[in-house]
Amino acid sequence: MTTEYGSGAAPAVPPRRLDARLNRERLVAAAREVFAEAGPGASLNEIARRAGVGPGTLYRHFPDRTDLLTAVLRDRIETLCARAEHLLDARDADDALRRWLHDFLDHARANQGMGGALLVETASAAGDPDCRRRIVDAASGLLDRARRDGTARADVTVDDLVHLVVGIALSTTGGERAGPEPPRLLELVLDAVFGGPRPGRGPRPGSPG
Amino acid sequence: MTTEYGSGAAPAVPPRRLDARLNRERLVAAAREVFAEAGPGASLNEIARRAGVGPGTLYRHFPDRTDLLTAVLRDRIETLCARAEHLLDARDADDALRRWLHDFLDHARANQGMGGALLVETASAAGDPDCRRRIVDAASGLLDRARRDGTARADVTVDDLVHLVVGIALSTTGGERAGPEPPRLLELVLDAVFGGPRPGRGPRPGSPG
DNA sequence: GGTCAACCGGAGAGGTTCTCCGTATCGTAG
DNA sequence: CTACGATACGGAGAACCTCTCCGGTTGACC
Repeated sequence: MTTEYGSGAAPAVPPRRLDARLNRERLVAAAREVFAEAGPGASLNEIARRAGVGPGTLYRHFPDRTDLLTAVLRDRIETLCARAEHLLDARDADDALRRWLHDFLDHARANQGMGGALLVETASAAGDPDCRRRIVDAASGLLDRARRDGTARADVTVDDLVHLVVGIALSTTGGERAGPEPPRLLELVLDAVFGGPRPGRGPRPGSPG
Repeated sequence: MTTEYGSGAAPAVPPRRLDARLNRERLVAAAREVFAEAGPGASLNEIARRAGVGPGTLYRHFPDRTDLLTAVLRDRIETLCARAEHLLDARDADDALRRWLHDFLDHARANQGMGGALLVETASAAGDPDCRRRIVDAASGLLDRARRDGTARADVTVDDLVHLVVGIALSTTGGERAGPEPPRLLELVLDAVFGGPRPGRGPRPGSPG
């Protein structure tokens, strides 16, 4: 599904050379490793070294750090959006939104919060606006339906939800100190979104899977 | 109130030299400026330069970046804790907690999120455990009272609240893209804490007091 | 096989964090 | 007032990072 270049229009650009494509893959693979080990602030030099290429090669393929980050997370984003579309057909609109937000939380926490960092930092111009766009579109569909067919409050926006989930991801990642379980915090937020906590049921995810 | 060294035990340590104390103050002042301009990731070299001291002097006084951060925020933390104690006497327990959490949110957002960064990153061993400790103590008092005399849910912990507020601060800071208003998000969370949204009342600080 | 554009790699500029140690200064004792 | 020792200063410098530039190499096509 990851079309390397535009699909519809005339490909005035010839396909990239084989070694270039190979190096790109090597870089993404190395980045996946290194980011997972050292977090989103990892040394790009180290990534280039581990990929077996020079720093120049890395920067030619990925001028910005966030470019590399999005490349690493692209699969995950695809999955997330696909799951959103799938959940649009679920019977329970509230539950669909709830489940997807849990998935999104997992995404935002992936690789020491780089998903969240990406979503927030590169939100506007830098990096890949397409990335945020897709997430927001996916969430919009689910939220709209939860408002219509479910019990979601009308005054809560997609932006609210995204920021809250990203916030949970950011504030619970990195610290070696064991904080609250992220899904627990999300459930707490969802209690507000869906009109408050059911009595006798704590902010506990009854396993959304 | 800021006792420079321990108060009770025998002061085996003589008071610091005058120039040392002076340089420390200069460094904190410079750090306040530079952090405000460039955020919590600002160059420590630049801070030393602006304070008119060498890098070595900076690192002797503040071995860790977070040490400098806590020193800069100490006043603010004092104020925050004092306000918590003051609010313990307020009539409306719920409102007291609500107000204080808004103050805390302001704190966490101060200086481009360095308050929040500090609270989360240095949460455990590094930096000043005393700092987090005081915040948590302050919040504990207010939350306990809101549970007893107010309507706060019993299953929400101080840690939950701290992480949620810090999360809001982190996810709404830095991006040049205008997101949701942080206080709005906090009100949304509070709706859950206080038993869900009243019908017809959005996530707005209607100030029930 | 030859040609050329595309691509690679690494040297290097300029930034950062943090350390080390000779030197200057403070505070005090004489 | 002076001399002395502990304390603190400051900047040189090592190690690292990001990012650029350009000579040399290599893949793709004729």
